[in-house]
Amino acid sequence: MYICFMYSSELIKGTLKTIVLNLLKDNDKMYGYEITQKVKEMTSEKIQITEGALYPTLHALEKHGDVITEKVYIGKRVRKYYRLTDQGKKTVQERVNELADFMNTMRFLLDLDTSPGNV
Amino acid sequence: MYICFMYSSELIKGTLKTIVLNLLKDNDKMYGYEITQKVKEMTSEKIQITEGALYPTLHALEKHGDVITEKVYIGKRVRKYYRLTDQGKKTVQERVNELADFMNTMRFLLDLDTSPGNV
DNA sequence: TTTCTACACCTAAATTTCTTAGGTATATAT
DNA sequence: ATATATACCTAAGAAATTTAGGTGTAGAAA
Repeated sequence: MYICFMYSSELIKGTLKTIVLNLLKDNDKMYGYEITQKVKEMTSEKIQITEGALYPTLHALEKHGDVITEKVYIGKRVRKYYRLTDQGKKTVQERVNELADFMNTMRFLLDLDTSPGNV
Repeated sequence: MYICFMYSSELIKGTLKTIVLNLLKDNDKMYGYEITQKVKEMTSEKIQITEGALYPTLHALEKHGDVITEKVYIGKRVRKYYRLTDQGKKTVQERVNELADFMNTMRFLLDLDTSPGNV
């Protein structure tokens, strides 16, 4: 069964940082707009990161030392690329592990283990 | 590998209503304090619902018509039992389905399908 | 008999996180 | 010309939760 609408926003709360960090783990460097498009594409538009949520999050990650930035000019247009620091790579692992563990706990709590592969 | 600390609070955000509703689906009637203890026990203390979060949530569910209440006196002490309404039963299904679908999407997004059973 | 812990309900201010709703500007297609 | 896509950003408000209380009963320990 395919569910083709966005998730209610409450669910996505708390996972944004993890999503962003994990994308950066797999893609070396990315810019903000690219991240929103990539997530939208990978999730069939079920998760759409708003820019109002993304940019403050990216700035917080930079402030925390998990990412560093690099500005690149495409003609006159600016792109700000984000890249994981060594510390950021540790943070990704911690966060992804925690989320994975949390989801296992939730699967148990909600008794969802009967059908794990219904994507 | 066992992880024996509480999840960072951000992760739990947005799942509280679903947890509560699902417990009521399986237990016919429960009171607030009982819910906090049951979740703590079932998750080996990894998820601890605070009362400051729980009671407002229960009141919201009642206001929405998903649960009805019943006061029971144990001696002079009051217990307020919560029970799903018919509408509440529908709400549970919707929310649990959505969360299950969301978790599948997250598993794909974070590439976690390699080890699904490491509880 | 005081005192500590568990039980059992509750609220309210502050915090965090996100949505909504803008603003600025370039590049390209219609 | 105008609309859409690209690309960055901020700030007010909303929503959910944390933190930090308050009230009181019941039972065990000291």
